[in-house]
Amino acid sequence: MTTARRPATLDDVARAAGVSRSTASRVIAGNGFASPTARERVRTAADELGYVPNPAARALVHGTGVRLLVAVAGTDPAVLDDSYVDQVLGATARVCAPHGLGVTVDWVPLHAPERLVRLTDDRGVTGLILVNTTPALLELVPRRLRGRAVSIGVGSATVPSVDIDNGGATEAIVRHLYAGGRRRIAMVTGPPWLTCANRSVDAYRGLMRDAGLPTREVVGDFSVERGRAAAREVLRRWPDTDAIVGISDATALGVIGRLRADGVQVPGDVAVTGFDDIPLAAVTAPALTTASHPVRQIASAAATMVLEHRHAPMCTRFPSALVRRDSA
Amino acid sequence: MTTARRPATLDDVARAAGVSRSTASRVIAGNGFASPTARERVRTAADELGYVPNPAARALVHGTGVRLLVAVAGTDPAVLDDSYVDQVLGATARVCAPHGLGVTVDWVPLHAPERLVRLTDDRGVTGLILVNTTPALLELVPRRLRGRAVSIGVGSATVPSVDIDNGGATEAIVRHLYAGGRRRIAMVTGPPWLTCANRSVDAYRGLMRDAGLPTREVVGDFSVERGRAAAREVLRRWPDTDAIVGISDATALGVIGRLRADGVQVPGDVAVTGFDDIPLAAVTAPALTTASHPVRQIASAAATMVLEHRHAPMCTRFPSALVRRDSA
DNA sequence: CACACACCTGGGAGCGCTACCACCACAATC
DNA sequence: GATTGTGGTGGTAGCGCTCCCAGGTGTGTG
Repeated sequence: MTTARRPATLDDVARAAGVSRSTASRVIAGNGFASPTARERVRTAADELGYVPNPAARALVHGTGVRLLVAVAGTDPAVLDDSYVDQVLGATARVCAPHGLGVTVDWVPLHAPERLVRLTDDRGVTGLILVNTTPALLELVPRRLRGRAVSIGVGSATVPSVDIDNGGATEAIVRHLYAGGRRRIAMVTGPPWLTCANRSVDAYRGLMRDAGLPTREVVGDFSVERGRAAAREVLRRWPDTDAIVGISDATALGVIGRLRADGVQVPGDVAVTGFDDIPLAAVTAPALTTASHPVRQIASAAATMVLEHRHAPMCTRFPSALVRRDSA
Repeated sequence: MTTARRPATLDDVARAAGVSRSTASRVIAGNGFASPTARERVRTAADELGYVPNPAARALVHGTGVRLLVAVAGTDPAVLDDSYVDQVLGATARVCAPHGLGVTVDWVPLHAPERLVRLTDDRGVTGLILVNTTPALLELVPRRLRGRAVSIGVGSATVPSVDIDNGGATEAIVRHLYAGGRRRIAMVTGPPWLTCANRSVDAYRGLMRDAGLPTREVVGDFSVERGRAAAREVLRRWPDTDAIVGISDATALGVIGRLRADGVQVPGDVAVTGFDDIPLAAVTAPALTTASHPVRQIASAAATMVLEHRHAPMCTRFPSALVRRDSA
């Protein structure tokens, strides 16, 4: 069976079934009329020949593309070397696989968002998933892809979004810290341009203001390294800090690493929280208190929305739960 | 410029440049004759119109596909929810992006490898990257894709492979443990069917035999959870164990988590090593002694080999270095 | 001046598929 | 018997592209 055959075309199937290509096409596509007899014969012929429609031909005639683009905004191409992006890509690819659609990733420079236009000019791109978006970027989504673009994180009037409630999740974390008696709470934030990370920062600020407490912020990114550096800076500027809210688990782990190296007890002296609930969060020492972040689910939902070409609702929020462990 | 235009076709470019479609095609493709004048005019016309070739049309006429398939073997579809697979996918997608090629992932059941044939019957698949392969699976790579298939891990006579020297890396780890005075060394292995994980196990066995020491093996997978369970089993069966070699960093972290929960000192009582050198390995407590595993580089190399359609050399090995930290 | 041999160009077929249209049977209606 | 369907069918155009081939222009040789 696995001979050096050339893959069967629709013509082959039609010939084998003794019908015209049109009829075969109708049966395979499942639309239009076809007698039960014809249907049956085409089906078996297709089965025997191991017929699989050529997606390129289909895409060509339909005028649709052949892959989804995952566009990641950031200051440099290194954003693509990121487990978050990897997860989004993985989940997207899984959703696309049964449809014979491929996936590509590319980077959109923060300082040159118009590159998105170049990327989407490609007729091969039939859908768009935006990651780490800024409002400016959303404006650049070409009309052709309206309704076939979904943003993970912040959305706009024309581009629907799917995410968790970052603000709410961060509030839960800060409240937990407060309930544990912490008052001098610092935060290691995300990159300032990242709208959805800012929702966390806003939540932190709001809660602190409501409690009449001053904020203590250090800018980070989502990396372990920045977490380490940020911890040092926090301690230098506010030595009496008793809690640090990390924008991600990696950040928190970096913070904890630094703190322990400096002989600071976690959570004894300083409580530390993460965000994401990565698998490792449960086995680190101390185990991380964090907020769950179902990245795969989010990305799957986004990809499904793109494929099904349905944009309502404009804003989908997945639940995020506070995961209490030992670090705070 | 970002009007509701229909993307430019080659005909549009040709018309704008005042040449025939054939000439325009030759200029764009960069093969065949074309006068400098024609070349220039087509180039500027294409630029102005923002012309991007339609990959579906190209694929159709070339008879090539439109995406790479990353096929992951495993006992269940959950293998796709794995950071290793995600990284392979991410790196592959990055390599493919400039070529207008998409990427798909799919799962090949260990108990039904023939599903690979179904997956590769799709004319859209123009290249294949195999992950977690078994020799049986490699036999099923269709002739059409010979020379366009690369295995990450173990290869065969017809399918080239790229990986690190698992055996050598594991030897370095075990030697390090031995040099540190450890003699009762246990190993948490990978799934037994996974050939490249077995290379590590073989290295461990070989070294232990040479040293006249008995082996202590517990079967794991690459997960944190199995690491925890395996640690408990090791301690139950061989309470005097003084070192545990994990098949992955996640495994090692699971082991350490369990050990600490039982009040066992790491590395005081039991030394633990990982494998992969994930970013977090440096900030865990204790920081993980492990072997580096440049997954992204490996996957990039594999993808490049597929795209360039060059199979020699049949076996590419990336270097892996022992990373000495605190856990062993 | 004929000839070869460059270099350059446009016409046209066709990749595999879908969608439109024309057509044919056969029934039901007037 | 002429009309209007209705379920079923095949012919064919064309999606955007590449490549082959026939037919140009020039320049250099016999």
